[in-house]
This record gives sequence, structure tokens and C-alpha cells, in this order.
Amino acid sequence: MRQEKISTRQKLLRAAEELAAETGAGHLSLEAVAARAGVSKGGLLYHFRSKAELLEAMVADYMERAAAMLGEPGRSARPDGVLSAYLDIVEDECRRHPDPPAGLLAALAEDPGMLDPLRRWERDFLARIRANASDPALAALAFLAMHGLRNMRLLNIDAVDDATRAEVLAWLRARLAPQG
Amino acid sequence: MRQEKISTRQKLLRAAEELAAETGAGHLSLEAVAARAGVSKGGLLYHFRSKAELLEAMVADYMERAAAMLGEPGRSARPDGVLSAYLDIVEDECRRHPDPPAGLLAALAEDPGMLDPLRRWERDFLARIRANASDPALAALAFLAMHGLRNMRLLNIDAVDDATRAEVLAWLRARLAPQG
DNA sequence: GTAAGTTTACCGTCCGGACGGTATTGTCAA
DNA sequence: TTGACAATACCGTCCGGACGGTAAACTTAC
Repeated sequence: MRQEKISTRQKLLRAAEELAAETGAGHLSLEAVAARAGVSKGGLLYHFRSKAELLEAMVADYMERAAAMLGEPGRSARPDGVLSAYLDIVEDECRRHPDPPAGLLAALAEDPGMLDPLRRWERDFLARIRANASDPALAALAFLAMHGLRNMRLLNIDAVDDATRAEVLAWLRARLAPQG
Repeated sequence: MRQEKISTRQKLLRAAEELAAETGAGHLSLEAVAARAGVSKGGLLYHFRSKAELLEAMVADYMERAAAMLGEPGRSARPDGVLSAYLDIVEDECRRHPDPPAGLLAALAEDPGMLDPLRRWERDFLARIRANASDPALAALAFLAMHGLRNMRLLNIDAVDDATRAEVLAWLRARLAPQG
């Protein structure tokens, strides 16, 4: 039944993500992922025909979640709207998921080329932000700072605490077009 | 002879760095590193008693190079001096080494805990920057943006081109204390 | 001659993936 | 409606290669 199928796939993706975070991105094994998801290795390989396919799915999953968060608002039309939405999303992400997006790391460890879709996406996204920005230089700066925050998560560095993060975000928001 | 010993060690570290970039951080094998450095695997294991030790050395090497670049200037005393030096360093790094610091990735893939020294260092460094800054919020923002640039290198994302990077750096420098 | 540096040979383990099976569900002609 | 025949979802085993690490012998340099 279609419902079940999706659920198993999702369980595998989640299990892989968790294991990557726990055992180190480079030690992700199919057996371990299958075991944690409560499936046999054969079962895993039914859903993902190879390890590469699993990792690609993890990257795609990550991008879909990001795109979904960005999709909703009608804000994007207003000046600085895209950037402002991005600030909200990253803030939310930092608060709700303090643990690193280990799927990206696992994919990167396996094959750097696997992040190509993400690279293209980031490139286009910065273009969108700048096209819609009141101050392009400030927009690029903010984009980079958000990547800095995400880098903190990726490498699990805790240099920037909650208060400092809030300070930075407030500083940026104060300089965007009003109601952007 | 002492000279030789250091040189072999260095060759191994360089070989490891290159291979990590080429074959993917998760596929770094001792045999391959040894071969590229022109040594046998046993030879490698004489200098680094285990793979973990090699990777730790790569992280340490990375940090030493970074610290060395930051060490020189008497600038650090002036307001915004530390931050200003940091901007110069990251700019220089982006220009001279466009390829990712794959050693960090390899260490991260093997064991996330291996980056702990780096984490401590970043934490202290941000504190130093802010203690010496004319505007702490701006300082944190700049710190994050620099990490954003380094993140672009780490993940090999080319979203921010040379011109945009220069624009951002100019924007920041214009807002620091004069002659910082 | 001895210690640092390096080699060669080897071991054990882990892991990706192939493969052959099973059970449940769906489809459809007679 | 029912029996034949798939298709879907999953299981368990096995193999071969890759890889980390050990051990012992060899080679300089002093």
C-alpha cells in the first residue's frame, strides 16, 4: 500500500541522518541504517539501489525541506522580501535543529560531486535575493552571514550563542526595507 | 636526519590533503596517501601511528597555518584591529586557495569530535574580535560572513564570485574604525 | 652497533552489493 | 468468484575487495 511504502523510505532517510550524526559521516553503513530503520539490508536496497542513491536522496530531502520553508510567503514580492524570509528561516532552523545536517556531510564525504544540485540552488538563490534587495552589498553580506550560521551547525561549532545570533539578526533586520 | 624526517611528515600531510580533495573526504586511505607521498604504508605508520593521528595532525596543521597568519600584526591593539586583520586573511585565503580545506572534511567524516580543538579556537577568536570591536553586533556579523565565505570553500559552492566578495569586504571595511 | 627510518608481507574485519528467496497485495480473464 | 499470474515490499546469505593495523626484516647515518 502506497502509505506504507513512503513511510519505510522516510524511516530509512531519518535513520541514515541520525546515524551519520552519531557515528561520523564517513562511517555510514547500509547495514546499520537498515537495522536502525527496522529493515533488512535487502529491504534498504530495494528502496535505494545503491549507497550513492541513498545519499543523493538525503541531499534532495534536505533541499526539499528548505524549498518548502521558502515557498509559502507572498512576501517575496516586496523589497528585501526574499532576504527577510531567509533570515526567518535560518533563525528558525538554528532554534529547532541545533544538530548538524549530517546527511550533507555524509554525501560530501562519499563524493563531493553529490552536492552539485545544492550548489546550483545556492547560486540561484543569491541572485534572487540580490535582485530583490534594496542594498545588494548588504544583501550579499547577510547571505554570507546566514551561511556562517549554517556553517556553525555543520561543523557543530558553538562560537555564536543564542543572544549573539539574535543581536546579529536584529541588526540586519533594522537595515532592511520596512516590512520587507 | 631531522630535516628528512620533517620533510617526509610534511609530504604525507600534503599528500593526504590533496587526496582528500580529489577522492572525497570519506575515501582517504592510508595506502593511497603513502603512495602519493612516495612512501610505503609502513613508512606512513611510522610517522602517524594510526589514521586518527594523521587526521588530527591535519587539523592541527590547518590551525597552525591560520594562527600564523593572524600572529604577526601589531594592529590587534587598535580598535577593530583583530577583525580587520581577519578580513584580510580570509580574503587572501579565498584568492590563493580556492580549493576546499579537505583535511577538515576528512577529519569530520572520520570523527566529529576531532574538530573540538578548532571549535574552542573559533569560540575564543570571536570573543577576541568582539572585545576589540567598535560595534559588537557588526563584529559578530562580519565574523559570520567570513565563516560564510569559508563555508563556500568548504562545500565548494561558487555562489559568491570575486566581484561580490570584494563588494562585501569593502562594505564592511568602510564601517570599521578608521585605520583599524 | 645501534637507533631512526623504511620496506615487505600478512592478517582480520568491515562493508557494498548481488542474489535467491518469501509473503502479501493487486489485476484480470474465464 | 476464482484461479492464474504478476508486481510490490521485504528478508537473509554470501562474496570479494578495500582498508586499518601489525610484525619482522632491511638500510642508512652516526
